[in-house]
Amino acid sequence: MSEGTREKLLDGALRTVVEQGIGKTSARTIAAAAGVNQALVFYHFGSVDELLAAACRFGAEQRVARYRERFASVRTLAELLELGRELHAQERAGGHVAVLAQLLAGAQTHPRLAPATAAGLALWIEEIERVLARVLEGSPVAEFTDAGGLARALASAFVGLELYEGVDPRGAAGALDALEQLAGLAEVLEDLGPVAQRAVRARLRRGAAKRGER
Amino acid sequence: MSEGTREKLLDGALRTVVEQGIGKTSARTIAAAAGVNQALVFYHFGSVDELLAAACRFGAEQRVARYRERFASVRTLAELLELGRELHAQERAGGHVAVLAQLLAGAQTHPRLAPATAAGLALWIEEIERVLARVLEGSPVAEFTDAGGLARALASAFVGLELYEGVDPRGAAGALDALEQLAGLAEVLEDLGPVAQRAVRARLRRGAAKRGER
DNA sequence: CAGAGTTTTGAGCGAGTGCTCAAGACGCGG
DNA sequence: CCGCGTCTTGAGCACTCGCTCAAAACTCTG
Repeated sequence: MSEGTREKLLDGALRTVVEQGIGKTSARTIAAAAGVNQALVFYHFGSVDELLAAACRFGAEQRVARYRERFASVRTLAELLELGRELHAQERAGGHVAVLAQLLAGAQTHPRLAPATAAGLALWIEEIERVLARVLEGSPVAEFTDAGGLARALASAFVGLELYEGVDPRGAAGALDALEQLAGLAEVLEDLGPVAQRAVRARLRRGAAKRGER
Repeated sequence: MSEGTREKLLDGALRTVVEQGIGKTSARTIAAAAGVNQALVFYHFGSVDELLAAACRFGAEQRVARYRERFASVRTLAELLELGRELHAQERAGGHVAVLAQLLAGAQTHPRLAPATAAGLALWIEEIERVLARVLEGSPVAEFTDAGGLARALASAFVGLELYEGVDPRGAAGALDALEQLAGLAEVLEDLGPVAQRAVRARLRRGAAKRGER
């Protein structure tokens, strides 16, 4: 039953990364968390890096699937950020978001991790982009910003916040508050009167043109 | 001339972190970059961690001082983001922003780094907050969002982007574009007519009240 | 039950880590 | 010139790392 050991290792890898950080994640610590011999890491995955890459994919698919319905029910930007805050709180203790932050950090040093990390992050980004496209439909925001870019910005901002919380927990909370407040801005634009709407669009067009010149 | 060696080590530490990543940063690699013996790390700083902490403070003060005038000349949100993009581009090759991203990543694993990293980051946050307060003066945004929290959010988002670029360079560029476009939104609110302004403020007040209930 | 194939094990290699230490090099007042 | 205190050095200790390997332990087929 090779499946059993492989999955134990994948799970052990994710748990180790979250609980001990990427720095203390090694074949031996992963194997200990999985309750198997460390040589099995190399027998089943070839190297620690490949195990981590596989675990990243495994964890990302698992988590995104788990939260898919939640994402589908989001109707406003503020709700999206609130879902983000919930993810942040719930998953902090042993979640995939924290794993991604760790892997993203580790990938800077260990370039072999980069592709798998990017792929795992991309799953989240895709989900966010879908929500953004739906949420911003009809809003002036959608006409002048790229949903894909915005999704990437949101995702990386979230990862940054996750890491920031690691060094200054109180500051991170205030940052999330501010983002939520800011999200209210975009909503404001949606239910302004027609006159104000026209003014907003005209102003945005001017801004876009100015940026286009460069 | 003890100053000479100490500064060589501080500089070597920063260079090593940026060039090799926090993972390959050790007493020996730092000493090699500084061109001195590795034992001097422990003679002058007691431990590698304390050297890194000192280097973080050193680098942050140096860089913030260097960019202070640039920050002072920023007049709009879009200009602030543009300055961010410039920092991002210029400093990527050997800059302190990249150092902060590395240290922030390392601090998750190595808690001893956390205080110094937070302190270094705080210098940037302070600068951003000052700019925000000035830029948003009189705007409806300022009334309903906390400048400190927003500054923290911007700073961590920036760090997140920096890390994201490490695994997906093309995606990060689009994310910055989107943020810049989004910044245009806030500016729009500033030069709307008085009627639209009143509508915006009323809508924001409602949102703030709703959030207050929770 | 025998044998083949797969999976698991513990020991071990070379390299790199943080850190210590005795010994030397250096400058400088007496 | 000596002696003293600061600074620097290379060797070395105990440890962890990724990874390998031969042997043992399983599982399944004939």
